[in-house]
Amino acid sequence: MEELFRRSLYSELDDIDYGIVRALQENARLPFTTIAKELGVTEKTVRMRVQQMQDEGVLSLVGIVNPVKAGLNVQSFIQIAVEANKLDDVVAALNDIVEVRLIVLTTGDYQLIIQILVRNYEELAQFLMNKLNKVPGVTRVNVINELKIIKSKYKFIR
Amino acid sequence: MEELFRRSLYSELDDIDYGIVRALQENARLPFTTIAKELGVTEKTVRMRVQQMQDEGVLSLVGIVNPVKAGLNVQSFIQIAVEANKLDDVVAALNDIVEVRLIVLTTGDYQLIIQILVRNYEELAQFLMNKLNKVPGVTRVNVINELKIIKSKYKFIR
DNA sequence: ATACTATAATACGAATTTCGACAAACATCA
DNA sequence: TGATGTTTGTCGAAATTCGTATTATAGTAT
Repeated sequence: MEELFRRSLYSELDDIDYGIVRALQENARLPFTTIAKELGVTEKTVRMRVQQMQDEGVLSLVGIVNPVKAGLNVQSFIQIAVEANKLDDVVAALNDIVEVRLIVLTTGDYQLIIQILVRNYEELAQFLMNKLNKVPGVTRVNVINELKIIKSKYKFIR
Repeated sequence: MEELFRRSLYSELDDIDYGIVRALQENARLPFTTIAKELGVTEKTVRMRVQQMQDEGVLSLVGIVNPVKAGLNVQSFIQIAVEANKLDDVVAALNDIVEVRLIVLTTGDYQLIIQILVRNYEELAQFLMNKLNKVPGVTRVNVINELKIIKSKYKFIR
């Protein structure tokens, strides 16, 4: 027994959930009372729904920093080819590396694509030489530097 | 005259900014009073810093939905090769497509990498055939499907 | 150094929001 | 129908936010 109780385990979000999500997508600090008024439910209901969605990993309310404004000037996608039977180990190793902000299993010539954030090219070089290339099972990497982020939106629901 | 006033235009974040950002990264709804107490400044100061950082695109406080939980089951990276003189037009066209959540100018064999979110493969096919392949200037695309997101963190600052 | 200007921080009370305990409504199922 | 578990609503106390006014700080010109 791991979880106490849950609604529908969020097999599907209902209209209220979508209303809440749509509102919070724009502004994570929007008062629950405002959202409640808009949706015609109580503040308590909104509060509980948000709590549940957060608990179940449906919704995250986070502050996101513009990496460049915080000195993380070099961002790269890195495609990684992995020995078939070492995938778990490689993933586990990547998970522990602080520079790595995204790990995705993909189709294509490489098994993984990751995204990293570092301060400068020196740090990128360090990452590649001292960290990534020392992970056993990595056979080939393809570094794609991000020259400019033209669009990045977190508003997934319309 | 476009902006009324601003501090240092955030050439650099100071300790208070970093303190605020570090706190809000974890929880975008953390009370400003709590952050203020922790940093030894007034709630008003925190409130003003947050407002400024938001105004200048340094910080966003957003709700992020788990796409899969919201029915967006197919996520892909797509690398796009573009005719040299058509880059602006292609970018402009991509910007208007709702499925596109990320557009990055990159080094490598392709000029752009984008990320898209759609409900299913039917929608992916529609996107590729009816939208992407009809953008003038696109010469070659490489679709990389995301099979599983293993790690995705928004906490950039440590 | 002094005055001037602009920006940032503080103090603080009113308005609003959050929170928690309890009760009511609702659904499911035996 | 009754029993159980879950969600929603009610409501008052506690905490937070917000706006105004005041003070502090920094930079600049005189």
